[in-house]
Amino acid sequence: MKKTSQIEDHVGYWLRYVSNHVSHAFAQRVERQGVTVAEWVLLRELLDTGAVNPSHLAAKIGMTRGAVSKLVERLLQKDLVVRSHSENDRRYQTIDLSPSGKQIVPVLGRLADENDNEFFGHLTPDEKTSLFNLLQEIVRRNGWKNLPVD
Amino acid sequence: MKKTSQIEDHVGYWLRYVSNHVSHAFAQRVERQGVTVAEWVLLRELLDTGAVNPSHLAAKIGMTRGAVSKLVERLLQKDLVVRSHSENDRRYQTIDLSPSGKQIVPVLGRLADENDNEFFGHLTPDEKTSLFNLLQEIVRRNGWKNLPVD
DNA sequence: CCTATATAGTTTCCAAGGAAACTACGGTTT
DNA sequence: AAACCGTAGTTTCCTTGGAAACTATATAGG
Repeated sequence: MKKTSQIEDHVGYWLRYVSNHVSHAFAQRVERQGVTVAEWVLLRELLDTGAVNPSHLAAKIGMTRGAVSKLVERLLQKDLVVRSHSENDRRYQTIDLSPSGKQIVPVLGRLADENDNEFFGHLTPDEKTSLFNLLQEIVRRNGWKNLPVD
Repeated sequence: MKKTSQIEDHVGYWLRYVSNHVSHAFAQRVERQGVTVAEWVLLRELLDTGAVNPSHLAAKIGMTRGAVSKLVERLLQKDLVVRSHSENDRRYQTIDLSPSGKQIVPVLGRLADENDNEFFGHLTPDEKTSLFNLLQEIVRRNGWKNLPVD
């Protein structure tokens, strides 16, 4: 009869612990810009893709369509994105950055850089690379997402 | 003028991504036992400490007192913990595992082991150790918690 | 002794996101 | 053409947890 393992014996525990703290710190940084972490992720995605459907966004950022629907609604309120409805097929719509959205993304990007640097800046390039690879390998193994081709 | 960095350039992004998925998978495992991830963390802590105050638990598991208050209420409903009120100082109370609580913790512990193994079992011992150290070093640097002495 | 202060725990209010039902629309089958 | 199916997006309901106000109690200071 083995002893019940400690919480701290699990990698998942530490991952969640650190991730929660780092995200929370980032949330506080972007809060001053009136934006949440999820909103930042969506806005950043739009910068790359340009106008896309909510469904695409949902798949890409790993949220349900329902959640994205609400997220988009909030961003519309804040005038950070704009919505276009398709003429031919009225089921479709696309979301894109508004002018204010385009302005704020680089600002948020710098905050993200700062945050990452605060918590991971002390890692050597090698350590950082290993960590990236290790995490991305887990994502790949589990088929959670189409990883960027880089 | 530097280009706005990619989301995927940030360690924090991958950490959160993997952590969310791993926690979600674990949530599904323990769901069959009628328990949530936060409940597991609290129950596991009680196994080590025995009867303690909610405040201690809050500090230890990194939640607010309010959240722990509600968590404890749920666990009382499920008969997994018991509450004792202090005689001398009526502000205090302690929470401890109930008999059913004591029974379920090892079961949950095995589920946690399985989950960790599913996602991190492919890592070599060295990789795993580095990851542990790296994560714990971040916790230490930021003074988020009194790390176990091991 | 009585007031002020600190502390433990609870409660209220709120925001976020998942699940699943629902709406709307277009295409396919017969 | 009518019924059916699949897909996009929305909505409803629910759970969770934080923030901060609140309650009850104990201790310290005047």
